[in-house]
Amino acid sequence: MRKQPRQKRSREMVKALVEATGQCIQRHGLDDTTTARIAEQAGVSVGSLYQYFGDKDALIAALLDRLAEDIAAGLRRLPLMAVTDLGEMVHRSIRFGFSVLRSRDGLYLELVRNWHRLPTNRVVDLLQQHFMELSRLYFLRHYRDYPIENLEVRVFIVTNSVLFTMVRHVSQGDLIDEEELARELTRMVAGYLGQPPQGDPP
Amino acid sequence: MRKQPRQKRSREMVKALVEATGQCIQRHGLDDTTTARIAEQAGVSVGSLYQYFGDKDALIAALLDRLAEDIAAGLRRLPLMAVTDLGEMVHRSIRFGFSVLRSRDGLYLELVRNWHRLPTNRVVDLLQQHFMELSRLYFLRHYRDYPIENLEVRVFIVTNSVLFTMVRHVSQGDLIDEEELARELTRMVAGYLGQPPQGDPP
DNA sequence: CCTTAATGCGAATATCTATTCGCGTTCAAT
DNA sequence: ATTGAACGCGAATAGATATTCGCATTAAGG
Repeated sequence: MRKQPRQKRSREMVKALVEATGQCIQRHGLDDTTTARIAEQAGVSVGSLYQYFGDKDALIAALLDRLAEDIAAGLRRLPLMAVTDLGEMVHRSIRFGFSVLRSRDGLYLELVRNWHRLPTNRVVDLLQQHFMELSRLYFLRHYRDYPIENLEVRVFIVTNSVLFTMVRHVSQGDLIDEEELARELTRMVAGYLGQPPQGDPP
Repeated sequence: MRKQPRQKRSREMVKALVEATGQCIQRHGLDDTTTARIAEQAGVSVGSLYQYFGDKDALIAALLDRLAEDIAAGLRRLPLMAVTDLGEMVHRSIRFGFSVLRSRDGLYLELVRNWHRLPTNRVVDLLQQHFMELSRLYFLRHYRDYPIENLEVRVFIVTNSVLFTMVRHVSQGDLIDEEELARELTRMVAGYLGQPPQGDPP
């Protein structure tokens, strides 16, 4: 941030600008999100925008930071460790994922689509680490006999598989019933995560 | 295509332009692929470009058509139906996928990353239909007892999971060993596709 | 060879967009 | 109330890019 907003009105402007950035991306897509539109949507002038954000990217980065916090809060609110069934745990996570993707009128959808040209590392790491920790605890509790040593690879695979399959599905018309998709994704993921490390089951 | 190239030289120019488009996307990324650069790379002028392509998008569409043919040819060359083991079949498909993603110095990688703003439907349908047909035949042959009725959903899930997990992996530094990733992806996919439709195994 | 249509050219054009800057306004501390 | 700093503004700037168009060059048929 180029300058710290010292007065109340300017702090509100900063918040409005970040919010407006989200609105623009959601309504017009990332490509047609211009500084002019953002300023207009926020009800301020382009000049003011540059008072607190070094450039457009900084604004988008601020938006992503804010959304990352929202997601972190949402994840904390999910009481997944109380669940004892692996399938149930996965299914709830997937339903949470769908609800996030559908929220904010498709803002998240557009952001994930454009992940490769946005500073999404923080958000990605957040998800990765959350599910990593969750699985670690789960397997410590339920599979003490054969510890899963390649958990990181499994979590990487599972996270990306679910996320992008969901995005692809929501991006299309609903050619597939969402309930069924969630169920089948759960089957795949739970089946895979429940598999013993290398050869045959104990 | 705006006009049909009638003479030999102009037909070569059309080919060179499509090829140059691929080069530019691969070297500079889709965002920095300009008509000027494409023309320069092809060794012709911008004006000539518009003689045969209505606009930039038409040029990119032509590139995608050409690559779709290449992929179709590659798939036809894979003798997958000769394989009797599901895991082996999946593993070979995944290795083929990695080889395509790595070919042409990352051109495919950049195209898949930007799938949502490119006319990728033809290519996506191609892959989808190929693996759909492959699985249909495989399951007709091996699982005649419990036919899998939701094959389309499964193929959708599996195709997207593998494709985008691969893209995410190649986009990062190689934080994960590619051999291991291919092996684990295979485990997940083969395990899932081998599962009986709803409840318990027969 | 000569004509005519096809081909090729690239400077010029029309837009669009991020970013700046000088000026007027508002705030807050004294 | 005064004053200096913070704030807010939006026209102007600089740079980029897709697309066009009038003119030059080349090929092919007669």
